Amino acid sequence: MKRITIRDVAREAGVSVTLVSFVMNAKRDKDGKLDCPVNAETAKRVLRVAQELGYRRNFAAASLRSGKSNTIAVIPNDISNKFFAGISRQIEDAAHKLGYTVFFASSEESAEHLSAAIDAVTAHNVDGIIVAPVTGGEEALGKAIDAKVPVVLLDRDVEGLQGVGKVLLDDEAAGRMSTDLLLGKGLTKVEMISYTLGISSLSERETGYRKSMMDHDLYQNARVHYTTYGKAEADVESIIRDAVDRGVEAFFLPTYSLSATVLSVLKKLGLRTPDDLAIVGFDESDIYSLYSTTVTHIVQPLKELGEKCVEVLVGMIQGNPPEKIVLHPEVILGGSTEINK
Amino acid sequence: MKRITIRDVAREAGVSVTLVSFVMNAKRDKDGKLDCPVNAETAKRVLRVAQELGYRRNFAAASLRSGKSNTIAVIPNDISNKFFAGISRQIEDAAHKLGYTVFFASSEESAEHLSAAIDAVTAHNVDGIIVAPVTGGEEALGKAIDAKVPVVLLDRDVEGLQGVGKVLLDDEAAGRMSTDLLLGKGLTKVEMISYTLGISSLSERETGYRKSMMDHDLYQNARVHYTTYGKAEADVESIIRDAVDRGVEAFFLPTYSLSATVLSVLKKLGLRTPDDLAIVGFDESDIYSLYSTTVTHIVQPLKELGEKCVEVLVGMIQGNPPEKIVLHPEVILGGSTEINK
DNA sequence: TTGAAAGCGTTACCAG
DNA sequence: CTGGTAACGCTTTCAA
Repeated sequence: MKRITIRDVAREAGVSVTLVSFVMNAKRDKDGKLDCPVNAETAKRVLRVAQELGYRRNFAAASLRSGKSNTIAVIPNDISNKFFAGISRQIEDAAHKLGYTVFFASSEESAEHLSAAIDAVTAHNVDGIIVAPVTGGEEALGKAIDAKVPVVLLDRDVEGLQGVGKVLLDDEAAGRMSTDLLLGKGLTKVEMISYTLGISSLSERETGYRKSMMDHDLYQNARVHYTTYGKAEADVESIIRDAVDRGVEAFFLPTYSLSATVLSVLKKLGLRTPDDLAIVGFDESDIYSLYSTTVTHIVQPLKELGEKCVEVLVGMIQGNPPEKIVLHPEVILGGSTEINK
Repeated sequence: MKRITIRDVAREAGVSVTLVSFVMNAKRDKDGKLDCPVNAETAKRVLRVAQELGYRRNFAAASLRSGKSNTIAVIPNDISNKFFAGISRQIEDAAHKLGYTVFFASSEESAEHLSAAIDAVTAHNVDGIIVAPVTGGEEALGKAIDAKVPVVLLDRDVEGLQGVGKVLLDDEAAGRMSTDLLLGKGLTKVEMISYTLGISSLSERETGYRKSMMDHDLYQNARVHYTTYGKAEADVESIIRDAVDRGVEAFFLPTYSLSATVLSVLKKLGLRTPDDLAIVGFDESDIYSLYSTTVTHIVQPLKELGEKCVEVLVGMIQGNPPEKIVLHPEVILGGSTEINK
């Protein structure tokens, strides 16, 4: 059974290939085919024949000829991360509505992987790329930009990178909101644990934390502990032990993995939240509602984030200048900050 | 800056396009280029020129001409599901090693989405598809099979579907192991909650449960409660309330989402595990270690599952007959089954 | 409203 | 080992 081509349809319908091409590309608007300068009757016949023959368009050919593929690539730093799993779906939905197919590839938090992924997707002629950059990924991004493939940065900014769209969370506000909440409860000794990842989102969340402390005249109490992805479990344990000894009252945890690690350590040490330590976590997870005390956390507007990404990217594909969009976080209250002082 | 083609490289290197094509497709084996019947010197020069000019292959053209795309599609039923997030990465790793790029699309647990996803990926000339089928997705799968695109079923079997590869968990063993474990602790009133999804994996886990009960001469106590994805929270609550009244001692939960729902209900009702109800959950999650009592659960061998999928699929692409592979689950012990009776 | 014909960048085939 | 040349299936002028 050989593949049905546009030619077979044309022959069978008694028209030229041009007509078939027109019909197949026509967008249905309201009810009839608008886009296409084809007699309605003819169009209908072509459509019927195509259907009967089981015609399916060969994208490779279309892409080769037109230079467009109607495909966009999404490169999250880690596809098994809950935040990206959620946003991927939003992106997919939004992209489909605009007639784009989505390609996923993971950079697994490494510049090398990101580079390989970008090579792969540009070779496949994607029309645009949505990427959550990793530390040291500037060069890889540069390749895409040089190749004139529109790029939108998601979640993490790369300072000074020109010509790319950006869809980010107002990370400073997230840090500020979290800290304000804790300080508003009358606490004064609030600290933070973060990663040494060199990523804009983390440093801005830290800025928010610091500014809030400053605004409350508590900057002398401000303290940020750093760890790395691999050593978090051990580091966090000693940080918490020490903090409790020093009378620290609360921690702001600017990522999901840090939040999970802290909860795990609290459990291991037999500490309770908020009595021993109040907590504000980040991103969504089942654990926030299932932990012995529910956990207050900051959530990102996944749907909006995903929609905006696609919107900005498609805009760029159509020749608009890159946009920068900043969205606002929301706080979900839980028991871990229920304090009466 | 126009795109560099194979022709530009050929001209610049003073050779024919054929030679360039050979060199670009040659696979490095050990150290030199084996595959390719080209003078080593010439090959080196071509490679250098290609590099200098910044040549990147146009996959659309290659795919059009050769009918192959070196691309495989993965269609999980839900990409934001932890099991699939994990396995996606394994698949990607394994596929890259064999020179394939991976495409993701989500069917979101709906036959319609699956159908659309299959249309999209076959139109993009993927060489093969790995799919976790949804209920009612047989027709959509049929389309791929008719189009002669190799298909591997992951996680869920579709009975009677011919000509597809299968990589599955020994679900009956999973059900049996869980139940054996509980009965081995001296419990006799063990029940199960499942979905009415009509999916092979669930019904086999149920079979395992039933057989175990039977083997222990406790079949009169066997009871399976059914709910649906959307109504789970409410249903589970009344199931548990009733069960506790009836003196049920344990539940086997054959999916992650049911496990999470049960934990949430236990928390809400102020019940404790294993004192009030022993629990065996499914798949991996942070919540199993963070819940007030750690939870015993069944895990699937993600790495093996992913590797086998790719292996079977690539085999089929190369013309081998479809294989069926069944892998074994493992049980991770937690506090939720620590019973002394 | 329709059709003929010219490529898009590769690979495959056949000769040297 | 090397090189010409014809496809692959489609979109896109251009002309009718």
